[in-house]
Amino acid sequence: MKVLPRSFYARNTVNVAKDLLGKTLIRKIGSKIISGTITETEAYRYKDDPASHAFRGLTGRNKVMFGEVGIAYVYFTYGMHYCVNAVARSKTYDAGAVLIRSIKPDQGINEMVKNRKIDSIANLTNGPAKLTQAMQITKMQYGEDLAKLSSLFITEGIKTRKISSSPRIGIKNGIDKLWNFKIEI
DNA sequence: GCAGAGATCAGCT
DNA sequence: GCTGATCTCTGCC
Repeated sequence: MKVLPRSFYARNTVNVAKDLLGKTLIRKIGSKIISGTITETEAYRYKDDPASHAFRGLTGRNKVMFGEVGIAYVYFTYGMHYCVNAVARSKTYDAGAVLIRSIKPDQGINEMVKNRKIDSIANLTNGPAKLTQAMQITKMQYGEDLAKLSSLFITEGIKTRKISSSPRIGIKNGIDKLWNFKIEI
């Protein structure tokens, strides 16, 4: 499997969100490998997107959204959950990222069950904070390079068939934009 | 099967 | 202080 090059992320955030579907997210912990196929994403842009963390400008938390593309933006929310994004934008924007909302477990399922402390495979990684817990993604992975063989990266995956788009989940502003994308596997 | 509370951090209207 | 790109547990129908 080839790691997706940085140029993949240097395009319109919305297109990158669509194209990340079916790709493989890989977490390396020592010699252990945990991986899954990306099945749901959301695009978050900049000044044209009131739902984006970057909308109100740069803060300590979101600063990687303004930095190099292909980098992991991990943020802590609701006092107990981590969510993971891939920084992606075209040249016309100063910030942008793609939230990974859901994956289909592939390698290391036993490890994920242990991390999540549940036995239901269906609920293992079907939510943004669930998959970070299953893959042990924390602020340690903040700023990790997804375009290199690192502790967290993304490779080519399966071919996608039909992509469906909907309003994004859990936001109040920007619900007119259909920037939530998913596929059936 | 579904509604509501609780957990408790970073960044504000 | 309050609100949120969330999840889990509880209690009720």
